[in-house]
Amino acid sequence: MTRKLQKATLADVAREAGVSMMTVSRVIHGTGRISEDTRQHVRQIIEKLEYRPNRAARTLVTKRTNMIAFVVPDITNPYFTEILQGVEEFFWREGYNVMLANSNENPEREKALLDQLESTMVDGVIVCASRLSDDELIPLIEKHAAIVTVNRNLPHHLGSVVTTLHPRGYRAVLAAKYLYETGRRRIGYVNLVRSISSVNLEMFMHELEDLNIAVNPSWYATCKPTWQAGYDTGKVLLAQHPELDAVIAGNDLVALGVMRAAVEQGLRIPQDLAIIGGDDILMASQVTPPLTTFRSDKYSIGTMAAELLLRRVEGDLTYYEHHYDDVLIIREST
Amino acid sequence: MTRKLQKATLADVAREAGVSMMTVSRVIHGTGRISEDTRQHVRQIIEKLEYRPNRAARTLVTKRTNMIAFVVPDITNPYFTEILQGVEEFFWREGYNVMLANSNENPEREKALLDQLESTMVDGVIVCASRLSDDELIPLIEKHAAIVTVNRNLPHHLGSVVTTLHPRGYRAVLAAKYLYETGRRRIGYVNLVRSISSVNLEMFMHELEDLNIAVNPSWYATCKPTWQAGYDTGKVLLAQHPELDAVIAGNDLVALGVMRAAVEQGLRIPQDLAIIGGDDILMASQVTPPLTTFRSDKYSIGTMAAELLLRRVEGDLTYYEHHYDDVLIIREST
DNA sequence: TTGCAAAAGGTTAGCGTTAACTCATATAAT
DNA sequence: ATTATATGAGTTAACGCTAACCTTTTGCAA
Repeated sequence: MTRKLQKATLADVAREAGVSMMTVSRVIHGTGRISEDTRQHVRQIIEKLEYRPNRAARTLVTKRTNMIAFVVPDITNPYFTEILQGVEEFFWREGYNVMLANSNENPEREKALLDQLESTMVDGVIVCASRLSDDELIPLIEKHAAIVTVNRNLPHHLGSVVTTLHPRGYRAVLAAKYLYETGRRRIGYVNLVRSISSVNLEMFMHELEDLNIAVNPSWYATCKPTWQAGYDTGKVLLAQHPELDAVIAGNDLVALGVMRAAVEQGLRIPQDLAIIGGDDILMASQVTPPLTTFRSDKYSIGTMAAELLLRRVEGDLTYYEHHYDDVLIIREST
Repeated sequence: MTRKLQKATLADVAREAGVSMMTVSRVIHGTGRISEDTRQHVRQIIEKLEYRPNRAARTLVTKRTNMIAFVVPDITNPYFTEILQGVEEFFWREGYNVMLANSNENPEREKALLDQLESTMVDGVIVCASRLSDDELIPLIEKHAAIVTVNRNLPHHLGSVVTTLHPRGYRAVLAAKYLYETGRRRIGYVNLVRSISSVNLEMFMHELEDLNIAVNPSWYATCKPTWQAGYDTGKVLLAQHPELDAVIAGNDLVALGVMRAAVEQGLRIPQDLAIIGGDDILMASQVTPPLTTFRSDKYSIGTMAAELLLRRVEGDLTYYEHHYDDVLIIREST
């Protein structure tokens, strides 16, 4: 059994089958008028030669790659992975492949990625939790034919959007409200770094004042959305502010890092410190005590984003907006 | 500011710059002899027209896509994600993009994926923890120019390999030995489904007999490598065999599922039941009690696999083998 | 018998690049 | 002054496929 070095081309199949290339092409696509006999015969030759269409050639003429890109800040974050799974599943069924573009929480890299992707490589892009400011992001995506963003608003003509039901950043306010109702009075907040984090924080303080909840800027910190960052930030925050009786974190990974830091400092959870996370990753329900957090059906977020992208890829440039429900799931960490 | 509908091509740049297409091509690749003046001028025009090379056209003539595929059974499993991160990082630096092929633990889908990938789409493929038997896998990868497998042996001429230092399946024996030494006498084993799982199990029993450790086939189960499967399997196994005083799981996700099931049945860990996992995912160290497991530096596994693949992509078809160290990390679950 | 349409398939051209070759000019060596 | 050589380009022909148009054959109503 020798290894096939040269792949068969359409021309090879056509020659072997004694028909024109177009006939073979038509058989492959199931288009045009072909007699049943010819069809069968061509199919046999395709099998025999193990012909596989050359994607690049096809792309060159059709301008379609059947590939979409998923741009994400951190592929090890389970939140994004589950979304990705939804996206992958959806597009697999539709005959598309998914290219992964991991910016590794690095805005410069995200830019480079988005810029590269322009090279006729993908039919569309899903941008997940972009770390870029509008001023940076917009010029980069203007050139793409089809865009959908997750957790990020966009000028309507640029692409469709999947976001939370609650306005971005408002979840922390809900969390604070709940904590206040359960008797907590000094509430810390570990926000996630992103372009709009300062806006987030201001709104947070403003709303808390309206609710008559104690506000103290030094109780609030900002960190990267990783477990390690949450742990480091929690350590400092809790050491400097032993008066805190609750902490809200931007996402679960950070919340769990803070929880670890708290435990190491001898705090009992929830007796001494209540903790709330943000996206209900698997780990949140598995730690002791289980983490109170906001529900998010990540797989659905993925399929919704994929569906919206497919519409744009197929030429429907209407703006659509999907919202996913993110209610508070109360567990034993509060 | 109107949106550019037509992308600029090499021909456009050439015309605008008043040179031939080859000159532009040479400037882009930094090859051939070009005067500094021309180079600068062409660069300016490229900027001005926002020219980006068309990948498909380039691929058609060079036969290189600058894209590699990462085939993985479950993208939500943190074990694979961290490997993927290593792969992505490495190839990003080398100017390659990574295509994600998620088989979702479905062998048929893995086959389809591998078959599809043949269409001149990728320069190489990393196959991670394949769920296919050798008979299925080998014909599928024979056609690819460059292959590297992770946790899977391969005929040497087909591709390079990254595996554990301990022969596959032998870890469970090590775990059993350790458990025996710490006083456990009735050791359960939840193996992972894969093509070689029965071989695994037989070896396990054989080795245990040699060590004079009690063997009982009904203490051993097999399940999918997910938390849920581990939980379900653990529930049944522990209910039917309350005599068990230890369980070894194929990976951490399963171990944590079993742990949950055990806790729900009122077992104290490690007093009533010791548990050992398999790949040291983040969650393993975060649950209570922290899970005893085998170390695996997943990021390095990724970069090693990537490095080996790059060699093959670049034409060095020597067989290389990388082993990663997987020592037992003893935590409080045992 | 003519006419005409549907069926079945062929021809031509071009998608945007690059490899391989060719050609003109300037400079250096004889 | 003449030949060699390097420099700085340009030309031509693919790469493998498909869109758009064109041709032939056959069946059948008028």
